[in-house]
Order: sequence, then structure tokens, then C-alpha cells
Amino acid sequence: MINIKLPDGSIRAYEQPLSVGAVAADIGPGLAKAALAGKVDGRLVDLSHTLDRDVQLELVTEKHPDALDIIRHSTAHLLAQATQRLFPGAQVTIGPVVDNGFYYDFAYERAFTPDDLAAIEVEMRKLSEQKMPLARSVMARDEAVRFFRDKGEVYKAEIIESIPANEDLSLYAQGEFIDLCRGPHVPDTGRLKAFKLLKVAGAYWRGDSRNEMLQRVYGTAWLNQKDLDAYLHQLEEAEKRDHRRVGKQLQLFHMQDMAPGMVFWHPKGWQLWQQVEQHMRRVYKDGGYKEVRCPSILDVSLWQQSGHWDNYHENMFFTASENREYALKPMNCPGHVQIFKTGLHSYRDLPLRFGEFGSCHRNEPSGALHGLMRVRAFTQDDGHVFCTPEQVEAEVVAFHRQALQVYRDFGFENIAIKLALRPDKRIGADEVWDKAEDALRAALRSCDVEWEELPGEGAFYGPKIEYHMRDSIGRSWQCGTMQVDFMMAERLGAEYVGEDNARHHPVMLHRAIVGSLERFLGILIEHHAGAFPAWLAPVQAVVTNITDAQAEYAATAAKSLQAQGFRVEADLRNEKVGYKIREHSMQRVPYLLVVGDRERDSGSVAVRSRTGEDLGVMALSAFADRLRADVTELR
RNA sequence: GCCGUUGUAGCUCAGUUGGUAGAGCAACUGAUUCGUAAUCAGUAGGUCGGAGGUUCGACUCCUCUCAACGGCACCA
Repeated sequence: MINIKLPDGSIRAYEQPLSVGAVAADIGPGLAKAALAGKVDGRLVDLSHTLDRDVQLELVTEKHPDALDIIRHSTAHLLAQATQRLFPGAQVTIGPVVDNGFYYDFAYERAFTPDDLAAIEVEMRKLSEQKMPLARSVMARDEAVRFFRDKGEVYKAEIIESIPANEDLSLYAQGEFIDLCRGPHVPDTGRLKAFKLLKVAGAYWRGDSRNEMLQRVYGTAWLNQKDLDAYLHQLEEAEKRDHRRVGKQLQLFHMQDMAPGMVFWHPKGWQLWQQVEQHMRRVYKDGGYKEVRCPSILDVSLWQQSGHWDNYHENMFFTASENREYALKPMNCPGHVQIFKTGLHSYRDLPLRFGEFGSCHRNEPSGALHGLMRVRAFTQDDGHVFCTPEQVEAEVVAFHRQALQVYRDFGFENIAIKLALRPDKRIGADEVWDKAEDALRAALRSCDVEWEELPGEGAFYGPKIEYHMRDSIGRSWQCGTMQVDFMMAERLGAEYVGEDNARHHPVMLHRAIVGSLERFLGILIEHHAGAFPAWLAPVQAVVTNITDAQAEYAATAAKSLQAQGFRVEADLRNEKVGYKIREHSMQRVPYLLVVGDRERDSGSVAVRSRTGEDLGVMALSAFADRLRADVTELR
């Protein structure tokens, strides 16, 4: 007797072992039709999975949270099958589920073209219509290696070889196509209907740039056409927020051939920058940092001493003059250490905190450049705390609180926190790393936040906390960081005198909240889609007249607001008011102040928001109060 | 850096089998003085990313190169 416990608490008893699908059919024909897979004692299985003992069973239908992943994974198999039908000789490798979809990597003699993708998608639809059942089978590892090698699938054989020898492997077959896979999968290809192939790109075999490059096909798959359409629409909408597009439309910045990865900030973009910088200057002050400024080029010997030359000279810019070689600084820390080293410090002076809007240059690989998100010349809200080991945790906690507050100030609530641990290429003893990593964990614990740990991702001199934000199309970028460094002070000879009257090397904390201002502005532009809150907006209001009869009044009104410290412009052009409204609305100016004869005669303005909302006619001073309230909300 | 795609006027784009380039918007000039998302007319604007080559002739074909875009790798 087998007892199957269902999520509603009911128990069904069966005389004989039976499949998950059979249980579904026993419960009802509707469920049998809707079921995609099962979850037995929390483990996902196929409908064909046999139940031969007492278990808890969930049936995975479209409503189940795991349904989408199963569909996406099965769609990846469908993609592989279609590809091998159209392109004999294409070898399969891996095909995992990713956010919103899946990909599959193929080894083929040439690159796939967009036309190829379209053809593959057509083939996938044909295969879907054939409703081919997916059959699971089990094979011993060595047998599986032989099986795939005989088929000419050398990549698959290599993957299987790296699996322990004593394990049995599951294979999934649909028609002539068979692939190694943990599963589970949908019962037949007819369940895969709402999918689309999106792009083809190169990807290294096993993610290693020393290996050959494979063809990666990305696709998306959903439960139904409606969800697919909604997702595609969302992608289109997201593209409209792209900071490169918005930056051009709002005349914030541009980049050009002669300086790849470097930004020309236009007046409005620079105004935005200034707002961010001034906010961060207050943050330095509130956090007890003294702002400093260091040279942009420093003798190479300093970088050799710091270890940066050894690790990064290929990505540094150099310049020589009068038989002396310099490097453009790729980081600010050695500079801050030079300031620390002037004079003798007591433990009583610590923690000592320096902050700098540090302009850095890094010769990033050409393929890494990406709008404002990844540039070669950037400016960080960089800071270094020189402290004792005992002070580390408190400093990290204080920083963390301040960082989250800053993100809230700029309108960000969802920040992903990661802890990057020791990399293979590193300096310093393991005990030192243990201490540093534990200090960061302890600080995060006391801040009561969740974080993800990334082994091997730390800096060569220490582990770090990373604060990540997403761009409009879901790419994640690191903005803030807090790094513990027990090494640099010693390398560069920074010391303080301790309570014991002996010399010690301070711990250095490297920290940034917005990180690269360029990147942060990119994220900020996308987050607000160019419609910045009034305190950030390059132009906060435009006063526009209707005819020349109000030109003088409009100019005076604008001047009065400017005199009160607001960023206000007058638009006195001889254009229809509708034309001007359209233009400034598209420029995302928060407020439009229209003045006609009525407003002129009463000393008022007709206020319209950039969204088109009519905020009514008010006295000029009343509008000033309103704007002032908007702008000072933060402080 | 690697794989692929793209590069035509300030912007968005068109340009057919190779016969020295076009539209809309923006700009400029003139008219219009108008009440909440585009007033009308006219003018001007490009060595087709750059360098070579093939050809009587190249935006179009070939080679090299630069940059951007999509990924991968990298990201102190």
C-alpha cells in the first residue's frame, strides 16, 4: 500500500506503484491535462516518475512557481533539436535556464546568423506541433561517455567525463534527439508554445577565454502567448529608458571615436553630475571624512610598490616625460596613503578618513566598454579609512547604513548586497584573509541584511562588500563597495604608534557609495527614465509666454526664481504655446510655467507638471515655495 | 581581447542588379502673436566611419583599420 499525501492534506492510497501522471489522472482528467511535472518530497520529477513508497506529492501545473523553469528548460532542448536538424554537425554543449528565458551553446563550423535564428524558430514550432513525447532513461557514466562520443558529441562527452564515475546519469529523448539532463521536463513538446529566439552571441567553452568560442543562442519562453507578448513589450519599453538614448535626447553627454570609453558631459548632464557630487560631498562630511585631492599621474614605482603594476599594468595608461615614467592613476588609495604618511600618527588619531572625487583611468578591454556603465575615465566618490583592527566592524556598519540611506535618497530601494571573497590571485596570508572576511560578515550580520557570497571574486588585497543595482534591461552593475585591506598600508609603509608605543600598520578600508559617478548617473538616468526629481533635474522649471505681450513678465519671473537659487529658464521664442509645452515635456522639465495676460496682470503663473497635470494658477511666490519644498525634502 | 552585427545630414532612417546621394524632424530666413504635447513657406546642410584595392566608374564589391551595439572573457 502506497500513501500519497497531497498539498491540501488529503491522502490517496494505492495498491501498486504508479506514475505521477497516473495520480494526476486519478484525481481528474483536467489535472492530468494541465500537469507538467511533479514535486515529490520537495524534489522536482517528471510525470513519468514512478511512486513506489509513501510520499508527499505536488503536481506542477502552470500555476506552480516551478512551472516556468521547467518549460524554459524544455524549450532549450527543443532549440537544440531544431538546430541539429537544420545544421547537421552542430554539437550540443549546455543549455540552462536564465532570467526570463534560456540559452543553448552549440559548437558549429560557422556562426549562426539572424536568418538562421528565424529558421530555427520555425523548425521549433514544427517540432512543437508534432507533440513529441520526452522520454527519460538512465545510463552509467562510462556508457554515456561512449554513447555521446560515438555520436560525435565531444563536448557532451567531456562534460560527462567530469562527473564522478559511479554516478548514473539521466538522459532525455524526444524523437531522434537525446541529451544529458537532470530534468525534469514537460511530458511532450506540444506543451511548448510561447517562445521566441532573441539573439545569437559568442561564448567561450566552459567560460574560459583560453578555450574555443561557441555559438550561444538566447531565447525566452513563457506559459502563454500573452505573457510572451507582455515580456517583449516590456523589453521595448526598457529600451526607451536606455541611458545612452535618454542621454542623447536630453543632451546630457556624448562620447566619440577619439576618446573611446570617455565622456563629454554637456551642460545639462554636468548640472546633474554636480547635484550628485554635492550630495556626496555632504555625505563625506556627515561620515567624518576630510575631502582631499591627489595628482592624476604618479611615478610608476609607486604602482610597483602597491602591487597594482603586477596585477593590472596591462590595463593601465602610462606616460613618460624627462626620463621618468608615470602611470595615470587607476585608483586613489596610494595617493591617500601618501597623505596619511605625512606626519606621525597616534592610535588616538584613528580612524582617519579621507574622501576624494577621484578621477581614475583604466584601459579596460575594448569589448568591455558600455555607455556610461563601463568607461575608461571615471570618477569615484572614493574614501579610505585608516583604522585599527578593532575599529573595522564599527566602520563597516556605519558605512553600510550611510550607503543605504544614499541609495534611498536617489530613489533606489532594491539593492543587491554581495560579499566577494578571496581570489586565487592574491597577496597576504590566509589567516589575514580569514580575519578580513569574518570582519565583513560580522558587520553585515549586525546590520541585519541578507547577502550573497561570491567565492573568488574579491580584490587581490582584500575581500569586499558590493552593492549592485540593475539597469533598465536587467543587467546588474556594482556601484558601492567596502573593502577591507590589511596589506596596502604595509606595502606602502603607512604606520601609526599604538598604545604600546610600538609602530603598527593601520587597516585600510576602501569604500565608495555611488562608485563610479559615470556609472551611477547611467543608472540614475535609467531609473528615472530622464524624469529626475526636482532636486536633481538640470532645469527645474521653464517659464513660457504665450505672446510677446508677456515676454517681459516671463523674463522677470524666471529671473526672480533664479535669484532664489532655482534652475529656471525662460522660453520667449515666438512659437505656439503647445509647441513649447511639447518640447519641454519631452525634455522632462518638472514644471512648466505658462504666462498669458491673466497671469501677467495678477503676478501669477499657470503651473503644469511634465506629466501634463494642471496644477493651477498660483502666485509666483507660491510656486517658489512649492519648488523649495520639493528640493529641500531630502535634507 | 574573442564571436557576431552595424556605421549615409545635428537626430531618426531610406538608397533598388556598381552609373559620384534622398525623406521627416532639428537648424537658418521670412510670415504668423497664437491659452496647455508639433503654424505655414522658403533656404542651407553629407569627400556615405577611416585607409587602401578592383573597375571606365564604388555608398554599393574586396582587404585592412577605427568605433558603436549584443553577448563571452575581464572589471583593482
